[in-house]
Amino acid sequence: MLVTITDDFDLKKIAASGQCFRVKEFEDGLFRFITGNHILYIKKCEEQLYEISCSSTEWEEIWFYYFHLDRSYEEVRGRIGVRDKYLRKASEEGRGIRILKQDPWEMVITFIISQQKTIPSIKSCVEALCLNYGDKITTAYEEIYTFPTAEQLCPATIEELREYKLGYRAPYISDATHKISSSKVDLQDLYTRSDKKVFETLKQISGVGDKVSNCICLFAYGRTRLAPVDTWIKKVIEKEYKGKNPFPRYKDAAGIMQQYIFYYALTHKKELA
DNA sequence: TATCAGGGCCTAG
DNA sequence: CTAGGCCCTGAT
Repeated sequence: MLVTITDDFDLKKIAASGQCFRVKEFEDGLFRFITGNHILYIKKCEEQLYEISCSSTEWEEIWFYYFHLDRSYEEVRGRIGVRDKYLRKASEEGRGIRILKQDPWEMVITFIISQQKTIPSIKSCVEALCLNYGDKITTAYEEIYTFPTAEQLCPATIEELREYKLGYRAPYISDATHKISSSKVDLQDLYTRSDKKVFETLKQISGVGDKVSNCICLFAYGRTRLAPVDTWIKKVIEKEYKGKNPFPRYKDAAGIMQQYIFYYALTHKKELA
């Protein structure tokens, strides 16, 4: 079926924005997204018109929120001050990026893996976990494995996890798996808690520090007041903002601004050297 | 071949 | 509070 999307929306940029590691691009601009056991194939037909593989109900109940379409990013871009030239440029190039509302459990594991890894390396680790512990689903286009649930990952020993190139993160993943499957850390409960509560609770998991916790808050719980500072953002803050973090002033749009800059930094690595 | 850094975190001092 | 160490990969 077809859906109309009038706000900023660019599948290629979303896929390359470094927040989702399982999106796949096929020929002819067809993209596949997966969250939990829901899979979406989506393709742009013409301006603001997209062909999607799911029902209108699934679109309205899941994917609409997944893509954060209940918020106007055009309005967000309009808030950028004229003096903030770097962000203006970044937001122009990054126009179309969305902050995805992904599964919290999946984000916990994924961003624990992300530390001290490159994006391609993160992707291959995540795929390895899916292939070995997830469920196989066959669609019209491919065979694909779901991200394993905490219960599916529980039996994996630390030694076993290390076989998937997880290195020193293996015990972190084990800790996260057990704390979450035993509800010592209740991910569901966090949906209704304050930003600070979510941020602090997630840090109870070993291997989750400020940066990883911020990423989970932003990419799973949609806490756009939070702007993760990673090595790239750090470089930009030093070089372009004289060491002063530019995000807090954007309040509930800080996380979106951060993502424009992250994307811009990634695609202009040379200029940061 | 050797070195370096990657969407950091933890521990020791 | 800061300095090192850490598993492993891909880039140079």
